[in-house]
Formats: sequence, C-alpha cells, structure tokens
Amino acid sequence: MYLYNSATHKKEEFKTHTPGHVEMYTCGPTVYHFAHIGNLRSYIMEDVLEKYLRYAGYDVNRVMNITDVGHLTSDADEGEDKMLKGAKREHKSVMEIAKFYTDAFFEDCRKLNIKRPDVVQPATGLIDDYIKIITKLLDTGYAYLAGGNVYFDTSKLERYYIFNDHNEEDLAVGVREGVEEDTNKRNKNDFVLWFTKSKFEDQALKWDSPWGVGYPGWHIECSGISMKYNGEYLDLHCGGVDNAFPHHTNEIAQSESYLGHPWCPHWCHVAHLNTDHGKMSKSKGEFLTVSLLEQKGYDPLAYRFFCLQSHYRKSLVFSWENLDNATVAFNKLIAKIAALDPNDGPVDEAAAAELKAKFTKAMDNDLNTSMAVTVLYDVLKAKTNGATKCAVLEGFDSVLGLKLLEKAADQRKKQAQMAAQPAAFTVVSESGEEDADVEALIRQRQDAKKAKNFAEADRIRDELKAQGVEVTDVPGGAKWKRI
RNA sequence: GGUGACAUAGCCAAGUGGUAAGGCAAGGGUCUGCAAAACCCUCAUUCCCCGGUUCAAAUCCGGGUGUCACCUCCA
Repeated sequence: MYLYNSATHKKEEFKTHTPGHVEMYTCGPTVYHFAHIGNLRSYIMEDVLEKYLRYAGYDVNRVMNITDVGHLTSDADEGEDKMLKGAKREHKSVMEIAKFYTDAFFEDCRKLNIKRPDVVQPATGLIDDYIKIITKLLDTGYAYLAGGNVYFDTSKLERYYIFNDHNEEDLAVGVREGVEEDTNKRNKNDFVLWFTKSKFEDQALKWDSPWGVGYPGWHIECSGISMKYNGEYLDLHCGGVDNAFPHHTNEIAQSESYLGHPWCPHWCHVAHLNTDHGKMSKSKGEFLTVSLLEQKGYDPLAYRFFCLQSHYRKSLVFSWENLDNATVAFNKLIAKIAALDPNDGPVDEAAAAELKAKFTKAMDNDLNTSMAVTVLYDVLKAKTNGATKCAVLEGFDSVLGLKLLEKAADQRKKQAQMAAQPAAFTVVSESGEEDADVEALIRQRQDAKKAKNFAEADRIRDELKAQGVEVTDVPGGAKWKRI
C-alpha cells in the first residue's frame, strides 16, 4: 500500500514497525464546541484509512486524544483557553463542557458511521505522564524553566522543521494584532510544556507539579497519550493539515527528545473543507454541523459520500449545490443496489476477485477513494449475478462505510410492503412544510386521475403551478415543492 | 514576507510518458394518460499559460499566472 507521507513529501510504501500490526494515532477534537463538518472531514478520511488497513489484513491499534485542557486560543501565552471560553459562554464548568461536547462529537461520528478508536483518552487523564516526560526533558537539557513556565528548547534539535522548510527568521510571530510575543522564550519556536504563569489566571483546571501548580501545554498531550497507548514506536500519525506546524512538529520534537530514537516515520494530513471564501472554521463563525445537515433533510452519510468522491489531500469546496449533487448520486447508487437480488445464486469467485483487485488497486494508491467510488459503479455494471455484486459491495463498504447494503435492504423491504398492501394516498412536501389547501388540491387531482379525467387532473396541476407549487407522483402518493 | 499544496468539461473528479475513466447536471430517445422514476444514446481534438526534453507529454524539466493552506487557536 502506498500512502503519501508529509514528512518526506513523497508517496511511500507504508511499512510498520511490527509486520502486520499498525500503531495509529489521530489527533482528536478540542471539545469546547460542536464539531463542524469540516472538522469531521478529517475524521471521515481517517476512519476510511483505519478501515482499509484492517481490510488489507492489518491488526490496528488506533488511539485518539480528547483535548479538554491546555489549548490556548493563542500560543503566545495570551488570550483564553478554548475550554474556558466555552464554559464561560454556556455558564457551565469546564468538565461539564468537555463531557457535553465529547458526547456530541461521538454522536456526530455515529451518524457519519465513523468507528470509535480503540483508545480514546481525554488529555486531563494523563497529567502524571506529561510530568514524567517534562521532567526528563528538563533533566536532559531539552527543556528550560523561564518565568514560571517550562519551555521546550527547539535550538537543541538538529532538525526541528519536519514538514516544511521554515527559516526561523521568516516566521511571522505575533503578527496578529493583540498577540504579544512571549519574551520568556529563548527561540521563536520554543513552546510551552507546562504553564504555571498564564495571563489568564482563572484557568479552571490545575494540577500540582514539580514546577508549581499549573497545567500542561497543548502539544504534550498527544505525545504523552500516544506513548502510553501506542508504545515507543508509532507507525502512523494523522491529523488535519493545519496541525502539521506547529503541533505535529512539536510533538516530534518532544517525543524523540524524550525517547532518544525516531518516533513516527509516517505522517498523514487531511486537507481542509473550504467554502468559496476559504477555510471553514469555527472562529469565522461558519458553523455547519451534522445536526444542521439533518435539519435540512440531508443524510449524514450523503456527506460522507461527498467526502469520499474527493481525495483527502485535496481541499474540497463545500456548497449546498455540491452536497445536493452528492445526495442525488448517493441515492441513485442505493436504488441500484436495491434493485439487485442478493440471493440469486452462488457467488462467482472469479468475478469477485477481479473487482476486488480493482478496489484494492485504487485504495493502495494513496487512498484513492474517488476511484474506489467508481469501482462501486463498475461492480453494478459487471456481468455477474446479484449475489456476487452484493457480496463484493459489502466488502468494499466495510471500508467506505456508506451502509450501502443496509440502506438497499431497507429500500427493498419498503418496496415489498408497498407492493403487498398499497398504503393510503399520502401527500408530503419535500421541505416538510404543511399546507392544507395545497394538499386538498392534490387530492382532488388524484381523484380526477382515478376517474381517468386527465384533463381535470392537468388543470389542477396547472393551477398549483400558478401558485408556485410543483407536484410529482411517487409510489403510494404525491410529493410537492415550491418553485 | 517566508513555506507548502493544488490547477483536467457547467460541477465533483480519475489519470504517475503511449494518444482524456466514472459520477452529477444537461440534451435526445424508450416506457408510462401526461409527468416522475427506470433504461438506452449524446456530451473535453484537449488537460491554467509560455518554453524545453521525447517518435510520443495532462503526465517529465524550466519559467510564469492563479487558488488555497500554514507561519496565530483551528481538522
């Protein structure tokens, strides 16, 4: 399997420290607010990656952190802690906020059919581990105390910049208005491992440490959590591109300095979901959540399909039009699968093997999900029986996670019920709107149709059209929408 | 200002030196009272621009242009 490695800027054959086993770490959410669908794009793609590794025969141990402390709105020891900000906004304690949004996050994941990682660890749960790491970094000279805080000394490293070729002098530190440079730092890119002095003294969560009462910096949690649950050798580390620098760069710095040997050879970064004016972000207030999608009548899995049609290393532009496109395509795909007979004979192993090889080839090529979706259509068009197609699709969907077979089976069931006992004529609007007058007219039209008075039926349809209402007949009823 | 990624039809997108997959939309047809759905057909002489290498380039090299991201919390 070939995967792009952002540490080497190349597509590389994916290799693990222990053959057949993958230690995988993925950066989790900061639980101060709902995740937006841009955040979720990363988790969808990581989920597909994890599931594909399992499909390919690897035994996977996937670890994820939940950031519930230490994530400043600014790295310059200024501004507010994200968690605290969320707590203040909602008049709740930090721990209540963390629990609420952690649950909300996993609920979103459930809706998007994202598997829960094997290990999920809140950052606040491993304070002793961070203290142990920081203590050793101080002992070995990689860290220093200044102004009450513990900093990592990036100048002690031969190579600090891993993902890009920054020149320290060119870094625009403190360019944003209102952000002051932390004068305790010896080098521009030094970062805080442990805070005891912070400009916002009302930090809610604090722990005792050899350096005083305080709380950990943001970067140390991922290193601590990963080393505890993945061991000293990590095979694969994933996250959104924005984490590459400084977060992941700092993780590598502190982890390798602590361990004294290379830590993680392979890094995967998922590109952003953009709107037409740029990155979707919480701070810009463009807040598209899974719940909002549902409110608007979209299936969360149609969003998953939308993400899969693109490539994880390409930024993807979200628009309602694009999501509509994906939804139509997704529904058509399910309808086509529903039309298959899964029990029409034995599975044709030769045909199945050919299709599987195509799927594997696509996924082995840096997780080419767009191509994998195309293979779905190839399966439907293949010259083989329904049993074979369904069996093959089931295997692919264990990776893609679109619940294709489940949805198709539901659709078959519904159709069978409809055929067995036709339900009463039902009228619904596509938007969920109710309008008794419109409904009455549609029922009159249905009566006219029954009486084969088509002229009258058409007249009523024209009348509705004049009111801006479009009627479409569907099995067992009619649906309408305003145009 | 520095750094990195990307640029293929109306839209999403595959393609990794051998002559442009697939999906959505659109147009035409079959089928239905008419529609919808379904099914069939059509839909890029050309891959941001300009040079170069080659028998052959969307693919490789050089130079532009544009978009996005990171350097400040973000997936």
